[in-house]
Amino acid sequence: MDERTIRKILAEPPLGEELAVHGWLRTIRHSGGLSFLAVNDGSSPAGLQVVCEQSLPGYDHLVKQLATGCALRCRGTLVESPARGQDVELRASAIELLGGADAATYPLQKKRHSFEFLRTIPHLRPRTNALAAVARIRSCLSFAIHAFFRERDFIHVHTPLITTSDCEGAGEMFTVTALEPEQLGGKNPFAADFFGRRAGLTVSGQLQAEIYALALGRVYTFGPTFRAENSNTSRHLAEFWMVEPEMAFCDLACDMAVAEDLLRTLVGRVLDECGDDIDLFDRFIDRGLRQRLEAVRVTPFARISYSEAVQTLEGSGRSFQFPVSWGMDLQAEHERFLCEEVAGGPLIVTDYPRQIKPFYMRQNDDGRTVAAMDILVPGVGELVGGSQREERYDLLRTRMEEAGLDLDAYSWYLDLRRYGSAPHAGFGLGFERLVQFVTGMANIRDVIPFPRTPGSAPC
RNA sequence: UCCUCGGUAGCUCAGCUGGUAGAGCAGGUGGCUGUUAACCACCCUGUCGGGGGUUCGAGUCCCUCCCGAGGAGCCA
Repeated sequence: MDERTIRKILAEPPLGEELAVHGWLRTIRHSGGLSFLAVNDGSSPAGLQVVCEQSLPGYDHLVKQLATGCALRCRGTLVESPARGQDVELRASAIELLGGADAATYPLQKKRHSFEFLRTIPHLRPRTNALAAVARIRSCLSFAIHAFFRERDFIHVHTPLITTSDCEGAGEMFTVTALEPEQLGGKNPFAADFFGRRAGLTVSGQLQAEIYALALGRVYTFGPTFRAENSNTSRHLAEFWMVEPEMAFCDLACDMAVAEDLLRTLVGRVLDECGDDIDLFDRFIDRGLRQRLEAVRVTPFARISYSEAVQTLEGSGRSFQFPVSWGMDLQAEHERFLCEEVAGGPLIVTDYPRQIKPFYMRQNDDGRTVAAMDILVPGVGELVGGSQREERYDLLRTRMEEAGLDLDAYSWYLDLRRYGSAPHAGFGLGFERLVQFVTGMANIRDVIPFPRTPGSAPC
């Protein structure tokens, strides 16, 4: 692994040097006795042009075998390119075919494919420009998230994937069981199960993150979450990744400030580190993407309370499919109008009616709203949902009773308010929605390597 | 889960009021000493999603099932 990646070679071209490059052939063009290979090794959207002359050892035999998709080792000298289209190219002295790809059956072609088709070949689609760029941006964002929190003294906590406590209002859980299907009948089959009670895959790490926030101050968790909801949209997955900071001694204003800082920092990081990939999305997927991201980087987010939002919608003169009134949840059309037409960019909506929000959100002094906030972004909708948590024992207990929760099962959660309770707040950021926002990709199934949706988990 | 629109060649699609399927790209063969979605010539490609029905005759009309997409709900 001592060879330089193509990304490194293109960034600082070692002109005149002998190089060895590994990669996959994207296209091959013959012109008389010359062959031009576009070789890509995954390190950058740009590939390296490798030029083969007829004098190359084994040229006639070799060129017949080379086709889109084959794996190659190319040796040669890096030279300035005499033709337009690239600055440098590799003048080949030896080409070694490591793994062939039969052109007649290989599903990927030089031309563009629909994302819908690519979803049918999840084992091959990362070899396309767009899916490879998504993978690089995911990786960049993932590292940037850890860097952001680390720089601010947050502790990364690994919350459990298997859990026995549901986070109320967060959708349906996948059951985790060691029982055989035929053992699942009867009144309480899980008493004989691995954990002695019903367990499931986590729908959120929030409640466990709160435990650690009330011990370590600032924590975050970043991992997969699972929802067994039968939702079939371009913004939902059954398995998705979520970033969930939880901060003690932090109120709603602090919560919003951290979330906004995080988003704008991440966008800046991607612009700095994945500029070539962003250009690819800007050109082929979402025109104007780069400009929008540059604006997000430097412009503070607009803010509006739920009550102001309802007034704005009522006074807009628009006719909505769902009429607006105080107390109802904002519909997708309302969020889109507020975010895309009123704010023209990311928008934070705060202080929702308490009856439409979960039990753990902190009640405001007006008695009818809670200290909640959602961040809406154009094209994606809700990217972040967060709140200040109810730290007052009596108020929390009352709300849990109202919600019909089993207080025994959540006694540990109440204990956090009985011993050393402190104001605290947190939020959840949908990682795939962030990748959608940053890449302009229309469908969430194309911003995660292996999308899990109702009826679909192919490999 | 509901609503809407789709499923025709390897891919992207066309196919009219029913008459027996065709373009581009990909692939193959040949040509071209600087190509860039290369180009030029020729050639090949089909259980029209599955099943049932109407009809002399169905890609086209009807029923049904499966799959996909968009939107809604729910949410991140």
